Amino acid sequence: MEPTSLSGLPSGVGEALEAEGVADLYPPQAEAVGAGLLEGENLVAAVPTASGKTLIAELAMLSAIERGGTALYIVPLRALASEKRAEFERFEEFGVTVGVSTGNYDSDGEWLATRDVIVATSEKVDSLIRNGAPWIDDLSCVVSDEVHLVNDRSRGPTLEVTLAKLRRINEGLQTVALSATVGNAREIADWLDAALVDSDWRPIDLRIGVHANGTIDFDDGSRTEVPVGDPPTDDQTAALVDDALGTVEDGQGGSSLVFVNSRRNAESAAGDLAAVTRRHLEESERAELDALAEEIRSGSETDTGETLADAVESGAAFHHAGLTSAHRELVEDAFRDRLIKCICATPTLAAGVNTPARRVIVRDWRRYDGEFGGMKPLDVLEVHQMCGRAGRPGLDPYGEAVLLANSAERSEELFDRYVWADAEPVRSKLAAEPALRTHVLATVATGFASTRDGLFEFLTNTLYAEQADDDHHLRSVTDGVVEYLVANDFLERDRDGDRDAIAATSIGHTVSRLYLDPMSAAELIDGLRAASGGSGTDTDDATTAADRGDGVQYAPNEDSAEKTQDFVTYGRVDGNDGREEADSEAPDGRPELTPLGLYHLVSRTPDMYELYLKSGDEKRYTQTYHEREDELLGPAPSEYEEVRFDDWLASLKTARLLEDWATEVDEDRIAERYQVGPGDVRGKVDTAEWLLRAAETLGREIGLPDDAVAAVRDARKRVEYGVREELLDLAGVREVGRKRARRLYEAGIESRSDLRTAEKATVLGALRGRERTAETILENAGREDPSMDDVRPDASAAAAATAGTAGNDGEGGNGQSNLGDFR
DNA sequence: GATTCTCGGCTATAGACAGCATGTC
DNA sequence: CTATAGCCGAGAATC
Repeated sequence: MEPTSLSGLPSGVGEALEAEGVADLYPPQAEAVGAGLLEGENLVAAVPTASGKTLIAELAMLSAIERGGTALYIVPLRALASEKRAEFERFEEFGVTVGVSTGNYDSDGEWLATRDVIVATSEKVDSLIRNGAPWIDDLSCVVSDEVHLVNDRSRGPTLEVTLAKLRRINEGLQTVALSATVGNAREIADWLDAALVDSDWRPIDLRIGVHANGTIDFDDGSRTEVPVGDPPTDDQTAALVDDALGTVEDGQGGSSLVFVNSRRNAESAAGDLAAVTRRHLEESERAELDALAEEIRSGSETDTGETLADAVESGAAFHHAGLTSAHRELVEDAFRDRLIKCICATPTLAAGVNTPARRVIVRDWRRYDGEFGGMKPLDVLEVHQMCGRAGRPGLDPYGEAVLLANSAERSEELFDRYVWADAEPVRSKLAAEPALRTHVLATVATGFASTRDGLFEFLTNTLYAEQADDDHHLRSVTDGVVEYLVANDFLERDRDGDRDAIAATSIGHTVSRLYLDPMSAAELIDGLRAASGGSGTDTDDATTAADRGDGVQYAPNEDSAEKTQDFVTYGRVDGNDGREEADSEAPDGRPELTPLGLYHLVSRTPDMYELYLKSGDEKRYTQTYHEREDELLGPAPSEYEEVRFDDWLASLKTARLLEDWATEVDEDRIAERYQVGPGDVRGKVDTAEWLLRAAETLGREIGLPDDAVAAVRDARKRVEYGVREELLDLAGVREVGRKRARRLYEAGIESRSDLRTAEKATVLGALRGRERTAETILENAGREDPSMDDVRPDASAAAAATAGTAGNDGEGGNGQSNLGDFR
């Protein structure tokens, strides 16, 4: 089937596709068209990665637009949103406009309502529905990419519920779901009332094999000898990477992607493989790689950045979530440009943006899982996704994916477990409590249900209902969740005879719109109330606490993997305990609201990803806890309740990280002190900022005194800018961050108004003589005459600025570190 | 005597969405 | 917690 023969597309699109090289539709694409894709029919396409899924989506969206409609494309990751936007923008010449909406990025500030195609993450779509975005009920086509992720424990339910809501709001909505090949694609199609295209077809062949004893055995029966040699090719991975680079004759070498199971392994393997890739570099590449390494080093002066730069110089790299997003992008781009020959990655890369490789090596097939209690084999689906990254379109005749085995027996096991095996079926995880907590509240708050029965009726639109034999489990968990939400004043229930009405309270609406987990909101509200005991919300508080006292019990959850949530306190503990803090009360009788206290509060909500307690941390933070107990909000768990107390300490560790950031400790110091990557620091800071903003809104809503709300705002701003209190004003000026603010301050410029009146020489000196920067900053501060012409930097200001920022580690020096060298 | 090998003990363990209002060195 | 691999240092084996 030729693209030009398709009807229902904007004119010229068929020809344009042909010009791109789409001579014939791939078989699955043709099948999709046959199933009515261009006439608005629902479709589930379960096909391998890189076999033309995107074109299926594009055809559906373009035909919908041609009929005068608009389309929504749902992606699982923010990084994929921008990738898809770039792809779709090639249709702009046919008048198709594209917009992106994710948490950290909204398209051009233009109204999304005017766009023909909107790309968004599932959470963002959910949030847009909750906040009543005007265009959300005016869609004619929705595409859900990677729909098999409804299987994901934490984020799957959101996708599932969001699709159900979109389909309910939009009459006649065309639903197109793209999935990896899974065991039960039929079931997903039934759920979405869709035709099914289920195919293993690939445009580029993929051979999957296992390497053992110097030989790769492939699934098609072929064998390739890849002997393990002398250093640096003295282990399986190195030999395979070396082999891929050596055997491809296109002069560019075959790149490899190595999947490992931990960040540390990724980093150490990249270091080892650097010795291999180095041997295959050409002179010109070395120079480019040096430049790239330099760029990496300049981006973030951390250990991680340094290690990465070292590997990159030799043409290897690692990739994991501890990298800053800038570093990640540099690595991905250089790999696509074939400059970097080998990436060692954690599974971030398998699910992320498109990074095809000649050879994929799945080195580790087990990963530590705390809930499982040990090393758990990866899902078949996950391994298949990794393998699917093999084969670069237009470059490779076929892709190779190789699993590593250390013996013939292990090799056989891997063949059975992964090579011959079908992917697991996708199972809805909606009945898990944390998911229902959030979605029951949102469903009621957004008006999808106003009675208990209505709630269950809505839930029958989900995959869960499609899959469940009976809905008893879902009903009992839902009832428990409703009780929890009522006990925390997020929902109101009005039972009168046959009526069983449920409505969201005002605070419930707020929580839903803020996109908070209700449990986080409850934790925040309790913490804030504990710190402002005298406020007029006391009676309310007492009632709720009493309700809780009766014991809101949950039906035991059959899902054993719910474990992590089990020990989290449900709701609040008696509000009075929080006010019994002995010696920490402000003169008016309530505990002080310090930044640390607030950071700890947001860190212990389920919306904040936990930091591990490493060896020695337990001791360290128990001490910190005793020293600063007064600042923490609400009652601490007893030290004898080990699990909950450890959680409390882990939150305290996170809080200390945030406090360090807000007292201008350097990023690399923090990364080292808490043994996290620079990307993790940014992540924590971002999340804290978000939660503190939510806390501010909630605080106002529950009638917190103004000074308390102000304290929350200050703590939030200090995290946002990463500065001490005295720099808040300066850091609010555009182009002035934590570093520049401190330099200016040390040079005697302490506020925005100082910037307007200060000697220009002083400003310039503090900013290291950068005229353009200084001019921009003065302008942003509202100065009349920002020009720096003929101004000479003041040397003493420069000296003061440098003295104030040098070697800031938050504590005094590091005199200890040399003792070990003594011997 | 210096280098390599081996073994036992210790340690650490993947990922990343959202709000809101504009901008790092 | 139902585990395991990497790393490090100490002592043994080897040159």
